[in-house]
Parts: sequence; C-alpha cells; structure tokens
Amino acid sequence: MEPNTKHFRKRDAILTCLMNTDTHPSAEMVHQMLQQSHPDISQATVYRNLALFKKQGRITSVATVNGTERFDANMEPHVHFICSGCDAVMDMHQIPVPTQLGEGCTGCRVESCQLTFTGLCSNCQT
Amino acid sequence: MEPNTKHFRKRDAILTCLMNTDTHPSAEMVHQMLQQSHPDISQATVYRNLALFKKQGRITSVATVNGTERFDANMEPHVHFICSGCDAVMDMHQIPVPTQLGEGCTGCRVESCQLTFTGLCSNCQT
DNA sequence: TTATAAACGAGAATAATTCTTATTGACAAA
DNA sequence: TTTGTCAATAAGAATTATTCTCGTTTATAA
Repeated sequence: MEPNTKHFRKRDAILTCLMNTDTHPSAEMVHQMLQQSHPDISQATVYRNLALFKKQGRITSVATVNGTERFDANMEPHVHFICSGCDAVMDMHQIPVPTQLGEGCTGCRVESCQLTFTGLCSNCQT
Repeated sequence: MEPNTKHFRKRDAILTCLMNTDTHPSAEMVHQMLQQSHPDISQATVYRNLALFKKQGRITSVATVNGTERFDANMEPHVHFICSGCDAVMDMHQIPVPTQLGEGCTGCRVESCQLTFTGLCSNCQT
C-alpha cells in the first residue's frame, strides 16, 4: 500500500478542498476544483459527501445564490457578503453575529443564525 | 364591463395574495392559494410574476427552504425564523436588523441584509 | 485470502424553475 | 364596430440543480 500522499479517499479530498478555500463553493465548483487531483471523481460523489458532511455538522450551507447552494467548512459563526454582480460569497469577519432571539420570542429553540449582506463588491461597481 | 370584483388581473391577484399572508409562501404555495379564485392560473404565470415583482423590488425572497424559494411582500427589513421541523418561515419583529457593514469592509456597497434564525418552533419541539 | 460493508461512477430520475410558442384579451386607431 | 398592436397568459417542453439506483470497486476485518 502506498503512503496516502495522493490516494487518500475522495471523501477526505472533498472536505479538505472545502477547508482550504474561502470562496464558499457550490457542489459543482468543488467538483471542478478536484479535477486535477482526482480526474475521475463524479458529481454524485461530491453531492453525496457534501450532504453527509452537512448532516454531520462538519460543514454548512451559507447561501443559495442563483439557485445553487454554497458551502462553507468554517463553522465559526460569521457574516457573509454576497455580490449580486459576480455571485461571490465573502466572509465579513469584522461584524459580530447575533446568537439568540430576544426573550419575547414565543418558545422557538434557536439552533443557528445567519447574517448575510447583499450588494456589489468593489470590482463589480463598474 | 363588470366591476373588477373577481376578474382583476392574475398578476394583481398574485401580489395581493402575497401581501395578505405572513406565511412566506413558495411559488407552488401561491399557486395553491389562488386555485379557488383563479382555478385556471398556471404555475408559469406565478413563477413569472413573482420573478417580475422581485426585479421591481416589490417583493423579496427571504429564504430557500429545502430547495424551494420563499417570498415576502413585506419589504420592511425584519428578522425571520425558519423551523427545520415544519419548514415554517416566521417573522420576528422584536429584533432589530443591522443595515450596514462596518467601516472596515473593503468597498462593498450594501443593498440589503438578511438576518435569519433556524431551529425548532414550539410545535415541533415534540 | 475471503467475506462484508462502505465508497464510488455512471447515468437515470426527480424537483424546481425557466423558456417557447401559440393563443387570448385589452385598448387604441380607423 | 372592425382591425392592429402589444402585453398577458396557458400549456407543456426544456433546463438546471440535485438525488437516487444499481452494479462495481475498494477498504477492512476475520
């Protein structure tokens, strides 16, 4: 058996890929990014494993941009900015995220919270 | 010509339907809700007009729940709570919504902001 | 090794949404 | 009233993103 320099599991490759980027890629983008190291990886494997990681709480989906889901392996709550020009999803670490509803909020149990700004990034303001 | 008690345009019916509910329905749910007053309305008409209203800034999509887009005609910025048990989308008017990024945020022009909590509503906490 | 289960690829299937095309309806000009 | 024009519509085909199925491969454990 070879040392797993290149032949570690595809599942691991998918998670690693997501952990090494801050572009909040879609399933299709992850598939693209893995083409070089794993030219034979299938879309189904990417979708399947992203869904698994999400269920396991190891990644989250941070937004749906133009109908496609975007993922993030950074589980620390943080704010996102979505550019409606180029569909980029960016981290905004400077801003705090609320974590709880107020007391007046009728028995809902909060599990997570998302704060997302939309607009034009500096590149897209012509 | 009849007074437009029942035969006002379908386009108007779609917007009115959305303005008279706080359930943040999907296109399909709007289609369902209009069956009684407009039995012959097509899904495409609902989708097309929701897209139009959105472009006109008369409605927004507040979330994508289980892959389906949910709409709101209330354009006042406000907070939403999504129940992962029953997929309900609820208003949380008690909580203020941030409107701007901090100064440190690299030239992005903010157009809108969404603050969304996820969890279990009181009904779904078994 | 052999058995067993997990992971995978390929492509079919599904679900949500958008597009196309022919038709209808509203309103203005003749 | 007719006709022309253009927007609104229905129906269903097409598209896109995602999930499922199933036969095969790979890993792991006995």
